[in-house]
Amino acid sequence: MKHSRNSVTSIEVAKLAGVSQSSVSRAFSHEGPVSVKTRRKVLDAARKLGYQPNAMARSLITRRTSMVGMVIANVHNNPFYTEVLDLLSRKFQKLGQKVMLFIVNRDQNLDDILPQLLEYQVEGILVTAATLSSTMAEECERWGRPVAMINRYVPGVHASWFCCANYEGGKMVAKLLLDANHQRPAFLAGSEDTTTSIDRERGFMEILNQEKVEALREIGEYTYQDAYDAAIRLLDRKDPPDAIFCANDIMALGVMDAAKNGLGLKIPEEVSIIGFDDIPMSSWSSYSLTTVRQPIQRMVDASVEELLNRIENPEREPLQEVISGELVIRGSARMPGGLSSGWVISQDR
Amino acid sequence: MKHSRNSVTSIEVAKLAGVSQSSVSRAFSHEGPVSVKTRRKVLDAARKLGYQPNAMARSLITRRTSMVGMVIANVHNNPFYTEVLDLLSRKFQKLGQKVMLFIVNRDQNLDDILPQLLEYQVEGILVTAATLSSTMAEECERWGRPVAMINRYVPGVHASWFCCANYEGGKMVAKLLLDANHQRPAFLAGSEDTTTSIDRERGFMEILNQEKVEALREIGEYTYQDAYDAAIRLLDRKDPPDAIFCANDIMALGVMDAAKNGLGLKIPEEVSIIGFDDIPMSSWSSYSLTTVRQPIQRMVDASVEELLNRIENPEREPLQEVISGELVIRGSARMPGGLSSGWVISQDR
DNA sequence: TATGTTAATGAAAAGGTATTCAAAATTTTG
DNA sequence: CAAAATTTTGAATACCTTTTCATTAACATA
Repeated sequence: MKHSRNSVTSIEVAKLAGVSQSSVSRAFSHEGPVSVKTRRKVLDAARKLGYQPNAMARSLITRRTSMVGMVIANVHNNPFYTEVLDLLSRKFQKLGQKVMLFIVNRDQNLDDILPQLLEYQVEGILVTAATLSSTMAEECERWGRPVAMINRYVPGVHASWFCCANYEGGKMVAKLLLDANHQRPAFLAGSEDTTTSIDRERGFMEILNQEKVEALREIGEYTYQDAYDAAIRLLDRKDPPDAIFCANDIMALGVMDAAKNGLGLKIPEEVSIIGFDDIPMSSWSSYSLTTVRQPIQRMVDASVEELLNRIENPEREPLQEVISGELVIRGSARMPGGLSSGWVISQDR
Repeated sequence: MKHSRNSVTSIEVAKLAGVSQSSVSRAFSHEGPVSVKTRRKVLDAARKLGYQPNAMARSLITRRTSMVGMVIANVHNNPFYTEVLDLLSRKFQKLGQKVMLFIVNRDQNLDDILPQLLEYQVEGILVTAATLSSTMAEECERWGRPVAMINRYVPGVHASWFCCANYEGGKMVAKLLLDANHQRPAFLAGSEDTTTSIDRERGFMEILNQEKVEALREIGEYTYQDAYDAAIRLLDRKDPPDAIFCANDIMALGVMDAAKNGLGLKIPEEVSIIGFDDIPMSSWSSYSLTTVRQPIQRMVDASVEELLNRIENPEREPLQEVISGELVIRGSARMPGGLSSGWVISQDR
């Protein structure tokens, strides 16, 4: 129709309602001193004109935007981060925050994203599955924009983070495998430069080393296909592993398909497979994957609350927390003989 | 040095650079008439102070925000829409648009979301897998905020949309099943109120009715678990179907698991299963699902380009397009005897 | 009724930028 | 070298709110 854009302003509403522009503002801000009569007049006029306060103008004067930046990687190839994204977004919404979203590649440099976020005056930044350089993080914090990360941390940087107990998770898996008498475990890494993969492997190897057990190793780059290929390489050796611990579930599913359908191996009789995350598909009957469940809801809740908290209280010191996951025993790994040597078998959700 | 919030303004930069505020503005807007000398002075000063133009203030005067609203549902339980979200977000980014994200439930009323989007002056709205009421859509369009939808349409409403050829897809599937001599097909619906499920079913039934073939019917609400349960109900009858066409892939996977692992049926010998979407998991060796691939990249490209186009040219009439999908033949459905009666077998991506 | 208190109101300022317009500086032309 | 044409610059204004402050209306108290 017309190049109208949304040009109706509080002044026009004021004119129609027969009050001052200030009163319009007060009628819309939920706590202003305004009589019920004028409020009604204003709201009526506003509805008639289709008036909506302009958040840009408001933010200019209040210096608040109620916007947070969300930077997330890996969303297209890992259902775990899809769920994180979903929960984060909904939680922010529920708490009245608008979300400005940036989906990046895992290894993408965030140096060109951050200026945009700052330009748009987001009040805080939440980073998941992507890594913020320490200088960048410091930069944000110095400008009063708190940063919270999920499953990433930057040593010595002034920022909040919440990680699953990756190191301890790796240990749990190693103990389970050893208890069940596995002789020749393997670790399938994600991407070499992610702390999640590194920490899980570190815990895993620590226990194995204690028991003087050596482990094979491959890299799967966190994708189904790479994991599938790596599994073929591993299992096709003359001395194949009898257990494979994968840095995440999506790779574990690739490994299971390679073992079962690619090489005709029986799981868990011929090879045990364990993952990390507990994505929905892991509980599907075709897989029934034994895995370490990340405390996703608690990680999301904690990080969002912490971020908003620090936005309201800029002087507060950033919080960091390691939240423990739980082993979910399903059918893809051989169990210790006694059937339970103190292992907690978690229920499916 | 402690900066609290981002309080450095163009005036301070001007002061340090020894120029006027106007020159600072011009130095940052890429096309202003400004000498190289002053531009350098300004940029130097800006870097020293860590200056960043304030997008809120800018949008107030330019009446442009370079922000679009993105409303999406179903992202947590359907990998297809995860991919849509990912592609959309990246495409908008690449074209210099900021994305304000709202994740909603499929059946959620958007009446409380839209005011927020308008308040924040998004220049256009992209809706996927959620349904905008016709009055809401009209409202947006009337205020000069174009709306584009993916896989949704509202009859008679002034908005852009891009849908997969759902109706034709349903027909393709029915033809394939009949050609391969299936006698007793079934349709597993998604949610009753989504046009995608309705149109796919309509096409499917049209062909069956032509051939006087009756079909069983169940509802799976687009989730793996509901589909699993529905499949058990269907296949446990005295007169079970010999083929099940599911309104989307995630349900088809649930049906396959129910048939294979739940009831011990052979796929496709005892029952053929066909899906719709072609999500990554459908090509995994455990499933190898025959399905209709949605032209996701083209739908995303078209809708984003159309939206930005209409933002720049508000007088332009909204475009609507049905983009055809392609049958991807894998192993979950029995094939016609001749092995090819003109069927196009699409390659895996 | 007169006075003191509280609540409601409007005028005006401020927030940080882009843009217009006139003035100044620079370059080109005769 | 003077004049004209062009480019660059700065002052002022507008964008749309929220908020302060002084003023007025409403109400309660003595």
